[in-house]
Amino acid sequence: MTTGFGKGCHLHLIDGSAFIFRAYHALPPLTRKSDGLPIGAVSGFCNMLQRYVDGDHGPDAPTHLAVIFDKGSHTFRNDMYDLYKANREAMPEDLRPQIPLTRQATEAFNIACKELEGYEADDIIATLACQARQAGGRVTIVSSDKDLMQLVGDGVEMLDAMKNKRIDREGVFEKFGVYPERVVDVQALAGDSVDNVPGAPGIGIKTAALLINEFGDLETLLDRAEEIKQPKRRETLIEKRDQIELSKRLVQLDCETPLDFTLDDLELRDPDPDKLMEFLAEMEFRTLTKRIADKLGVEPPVIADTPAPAADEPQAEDIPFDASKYECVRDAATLRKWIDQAYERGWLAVDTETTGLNEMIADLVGISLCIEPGAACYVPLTHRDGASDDLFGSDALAEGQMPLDEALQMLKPVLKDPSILKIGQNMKYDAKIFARYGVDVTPIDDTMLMSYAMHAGEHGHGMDTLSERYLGHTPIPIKPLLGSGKSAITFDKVPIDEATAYAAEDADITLRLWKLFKPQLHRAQVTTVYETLERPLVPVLAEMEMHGIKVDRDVLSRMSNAFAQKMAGLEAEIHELAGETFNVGSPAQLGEILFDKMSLEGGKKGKTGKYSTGADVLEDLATEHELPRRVLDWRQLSKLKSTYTDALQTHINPDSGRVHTSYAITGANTGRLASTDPNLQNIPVRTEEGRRIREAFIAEPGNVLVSLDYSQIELRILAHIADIPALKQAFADGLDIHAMTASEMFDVPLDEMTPEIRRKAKAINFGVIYGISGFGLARNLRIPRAEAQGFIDRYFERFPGIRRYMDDTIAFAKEHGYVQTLFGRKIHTTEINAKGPHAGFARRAAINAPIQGTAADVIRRAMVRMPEAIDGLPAKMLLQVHDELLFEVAEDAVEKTIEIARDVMENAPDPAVKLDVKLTVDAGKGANWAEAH
DNA sequence: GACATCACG
DNA sequence: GACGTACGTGATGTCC
Repeated sequence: MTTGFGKGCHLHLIDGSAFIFRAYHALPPLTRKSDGLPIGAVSGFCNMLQRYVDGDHGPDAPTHLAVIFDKGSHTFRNDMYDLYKANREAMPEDLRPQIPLTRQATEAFNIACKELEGYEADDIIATLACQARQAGGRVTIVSSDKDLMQLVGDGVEMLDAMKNKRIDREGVFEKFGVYPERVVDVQALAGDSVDNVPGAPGIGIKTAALLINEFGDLETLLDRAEEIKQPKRRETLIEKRDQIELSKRLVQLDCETPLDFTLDDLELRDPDPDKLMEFLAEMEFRTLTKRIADKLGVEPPVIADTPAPAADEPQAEDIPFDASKYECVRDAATLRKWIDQAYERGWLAVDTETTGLNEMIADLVGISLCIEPGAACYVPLTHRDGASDDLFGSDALAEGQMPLDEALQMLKPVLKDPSILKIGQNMKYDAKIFARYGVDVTPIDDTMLMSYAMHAGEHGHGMDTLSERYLGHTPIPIKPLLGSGKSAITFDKVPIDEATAYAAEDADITLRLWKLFKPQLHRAQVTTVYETLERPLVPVLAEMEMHGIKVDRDVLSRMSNAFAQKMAGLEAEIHELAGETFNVGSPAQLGEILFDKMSLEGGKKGKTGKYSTGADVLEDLATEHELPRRVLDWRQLSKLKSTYTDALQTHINPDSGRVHTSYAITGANTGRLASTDPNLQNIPVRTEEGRRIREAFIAEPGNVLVSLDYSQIELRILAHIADIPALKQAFADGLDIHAMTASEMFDVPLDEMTPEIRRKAKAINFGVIYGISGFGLARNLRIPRAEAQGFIDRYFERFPGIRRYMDDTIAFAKEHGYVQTLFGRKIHTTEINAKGPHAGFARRAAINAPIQGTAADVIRRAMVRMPEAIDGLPAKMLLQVHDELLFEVAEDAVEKTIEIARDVMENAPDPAVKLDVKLTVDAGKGANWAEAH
C-alpha cells in the first residue's frame, strides 16, 4: 500500500505537444512501410519518451510521471477572447494523423497520459504542479514554453530536455527580468504574437519588467499609470487597460482545472512488455523495437517486410495512353457532359491551347479537360481553316467548333466554383489566359509546383520531364505540329484532329501526375511548403505580371542613341590602338589582339583554347594599357544598349504601354523566383550610367513608385540559423554589420574603421553565405591566397557557430540528399556525395541554399499576404527583385502603403518561424525606379 | 546550341 | 598532396 504523493516524491510532467512538434521537425518524413502512413513524428516521440524514461536524472529522478496533451482547439480562453491563438497556422497535414498515435504510444509505454476538453495542457500542468507543491513534493516540468515559467519556484522547476538545462527561479528571472510570481504581469504587458495575446502595444518584455519592478505589480502599475514619465507609455497603459487586463487573464494558468484523477494515479509504472512490443511492431519501428526488446529482456516480435500493397484504385500506369479515346467536343451538350463529370468528382484537369507563349498577347485556341486517367477531351474554339489556301479563306474559323463565348459561359461557373478543384501544369499561364477572357480560375492545384516542392534540385518540372519520369510516357511533341523557323505556324492553324490528340493528352498527363503527386506531398512533408509558399503565389504573380510596369520608350530610345554614339567613338579608338579593325564584341578576336599581336602578359587560355578576356582580366591589363580600358567601357555600353535600352523597348506592350515580365516560380532551386521576357530582376543599379536606365521605369501621373527592400536579410538569417550571438547582437543594436565584423576580425575599434577594412569584412561576410573558400576570397579581394585563408580561419575562430553550421549542413545533406530552409522547403543536393570537383560545388550550394532559400521563403510569405493587406488602398505590387518589392501608389497613399507593406514584410516569418533577429525593411519613393530605390 | 560575358540579388 | 572553387539567376552576341 502506497502512502500517497508527498514529501520525497518527484513528479515529472512532460508537455506532450512540445515533444510531438520537436519530433516532427527533427526527423525526415518517415512512413509506415506497409501502407505509407506518416509516422516520423510518432517515431521521434517514442525515441524521446524512451530516452527520457531511461535517462539518468540523478537526484531529480521521477517517482511520478505523466505526459500532458492539449485537447481540441477551443478552450475557455477562446470564450474570453475569440482571437486567442487565431493566427496559428494549421497543423501540417501529415502530422494530424500522428497525434492520436502519440497518445497510444504514451499508453503503450504505460505512462499516464492526460488531457481535458476545454483546457490547454498548460492548465493541467499548472493544476498538478500546485497540487504536488501543496503535498510537499517536487515537480519537474519538461518544456521550454515560457508560458509555464509562472509556475516555477518552491520545489517546481522546468527542464529544457533539448538542452538538458534546468530552469529555476533565477532562470526565469534571466528570461523575464522578474521572478515567477510576476511573470504573468510581464506577459500581460508584453503580449505574445505567437498566441495572439495583445498586451500593451509598443511594450516588450524588457520594458514590461522595468515597469513591474518599479511599481511592484500590474494592478499597482495600472492604478498609478499617471505617474509614468514617458508620455507614450503612460497613454498606452491608461488607454489599453482593458486589453492588458484581458491579456493577463489569457496568460494566467488555471490551477484548479477539474481533474478526474489524483497525483497517486501518476506513479511511475513499469511498461507491460507485451503491450509495448505490440504497439511498436504495429508502427513497424524496427530499430526501436529491437532496442527496447533487448532492454526488457524479451524476444522482439517479427515485423514483416512487406512493401505497400497496391492502392485500391488502379495505378495510373495501368491505364495506357490512347489518343484515339480522346473526345473532340464540338457542341454544348457534349461539353455539358464533361462539366457534369467534374461536379461528380470535385476536380477537373484543365489546359489551354493558344497562339503563343506570351500570355499577354496569345489568343485562346482551345481548352482540354480531363476527369480520370484516359478520360480527356479537347474543345477546339478558334482553329482556322488551313484547308483553303486562298488569301481570304485562310483566316476563316474552321467548321465544327463551339462559339468561343458559349464555351466560356459554360465553363466559367465551374472554373470559379470553390467546390471544384482545377488541376493544371503551370496554372499561372492558363489563369492569365482565362483572365483576359474574364474568367477566374480558383481553387487550383498545380502539378509543376507539386513537383517543385518535392523535387527541387533533382530535375526540372516541365510536363515532358515529369511525364517521362513519373508516368513512363513520352508526350506527343509539339514541334512536328507547329514546325520551326520561318515556316512555323501557330496552334490555331493545326488541324483539329491532330490538336485533339496533342491537347487532350496534356490534360490527361496533368491529371495522372496530380493523382500520383497528391498523396506524395504528405509523405515528403512538403504539404505546408506547397500550400503556403508555392500555390498561393500563382494568383499573386499573375496579378503582378498582368499589371506590368510603365516604361517610357522615349527615355530608352534617347539613351540608345547616346550609347550608339559613344560606342562608335570608342570603337574607332580601339581599332586605332590595335592597329587594325576587328569585331570588338568578339572575345576570340580581342584575345588574339591583346595576347598574340600586342603580346601582353596574363593571357590564359580556357578549356576551349581561347584566351579569357573577362572584365577581371581586362581590369588588370588596364593599369598598364589604354586599349583594355576602352574595351571595358565599350562592353559596358554594349551591354546596356543591347540588353536594356534596345531590348526593353521591344517588350513594351502596345495595348498597355507597360512591360509585363513573367516570373518562374520553379525557376531557381532555392525558392527564389526567376524573371524572364524580359528579366526585370537584373536592371542595372551598381554603376551610375547603368542606374539611369531605371529612370525609364515610371509611375502613372498622380502616382509614384515605392520600393521596399529587406536590409541584409541573408546575413540576418545566417545569424539566426548558425546561431551567432555577436552577429545577432549587432543586428539588435542596429550596427553596421560589415563594420562590426571588421572590428571583430581585425581588432579595429568602430570609430577608427576605414572603408578598406570594412570592404574586406564585407567580402568575407558574403563569402560565408556562399560557402567560402580561401581561393574564392583571395580572387575576390585580389589578395594572396594565404592571407585570404588567414581571414577565414580568424572568422571561424571569432564566430565558431559558422563552422558548426557549415559542417552540420554538409553532414545533413550527405545523409539525406537535401537541405532545408527554416520553413521546411527542401532543396536536393544530388551531387553532394559525388567525387571530384562536383562535390565542391555541391557543398557550397548546400551551405548557401538554406540561407538564400529562407530569405526567398520570407519574401514569398510577404507577397502572399500583401494583396489582402493593401486591399482598398490605391496601390499595386508590381515587381519582386529577391529582397525588394516595388509598388505603384497614388501620391496621397504613399505613407500608408509603406507602413502597411513594411509591416507585412518585417513580420512575414510569423507565426511559422520566430527569428532571433529582427527583419528590417528600408523604403524609398520617387517618380521613377532610380529615385525610389 | 555551346560558350563567354555581364547585368542583378 | 592535388584538384578546382565563391551562391543563385537570364539575355546577348559570337562562332560553329
